[in-house]
Amino acid sequence: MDIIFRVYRELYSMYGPQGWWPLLGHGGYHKEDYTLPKSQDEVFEVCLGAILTQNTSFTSVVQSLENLEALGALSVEGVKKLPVEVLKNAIKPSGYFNQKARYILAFVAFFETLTKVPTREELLRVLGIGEETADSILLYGYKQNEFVVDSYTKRIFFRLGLIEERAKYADVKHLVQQSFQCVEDTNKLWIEYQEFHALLVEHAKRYYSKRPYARGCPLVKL
DNA sequence: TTCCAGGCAATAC
DNA sequence: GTATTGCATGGA
Repeated sequence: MDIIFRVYRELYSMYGPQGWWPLLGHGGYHKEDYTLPKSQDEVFEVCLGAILTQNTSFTSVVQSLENLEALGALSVEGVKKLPVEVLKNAIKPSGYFNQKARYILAFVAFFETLTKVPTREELLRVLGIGEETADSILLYGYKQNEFVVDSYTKRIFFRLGLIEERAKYADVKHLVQQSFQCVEDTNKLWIEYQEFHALLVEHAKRYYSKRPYARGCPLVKL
């Protein structure tokens, strides 16, 4: 069997379903409930979180989202009503608040124009949305079959000898997606991609956060 | 105190 | 095209 798919199966057996993307209104994670996000506001919350978590831990993002919720700004209309300084102050816990405020306002303007699921290309044209953020929005907000590659993914794959150290985003993404061609139901491939990405993050937090990386990592034996 | 966190845009070569 | 730099707070 494909080595990357074996890594997925191994991680799933180790940690089980992860229940990403966390949503405030559902107590955070929601294991094995793949119906979420349901409302447009919940989709919007995923998008906000995807922007706020750039190079930032999600625990900090939760603080920002809670601040926004308290301001009634966990929606497009809510964010638009906020003075920019109030918005910046609310998202301060997530860092880079000047940039991220601009990104959020740019995204709000884009989100308002949507009449369907956005394409990846459309998302990438929005200020502040790069490849990972675009794929996070598509995978977790819109249930599209787009695997998310992050720094943890690259770090683990590199340590396991599966990619080059400076492998490009698109190359890693395609490598994973090719490895998942064995999945029968391609209509629900996004569920596997959601779990795999979340599992990689969980695993990286345990074994790949402190140097030397991979110390005690049980995947090395694969 | 230092290091790191679920990146991105602008700029420099 | 690839490499570097600024962005900023909070927790370990």
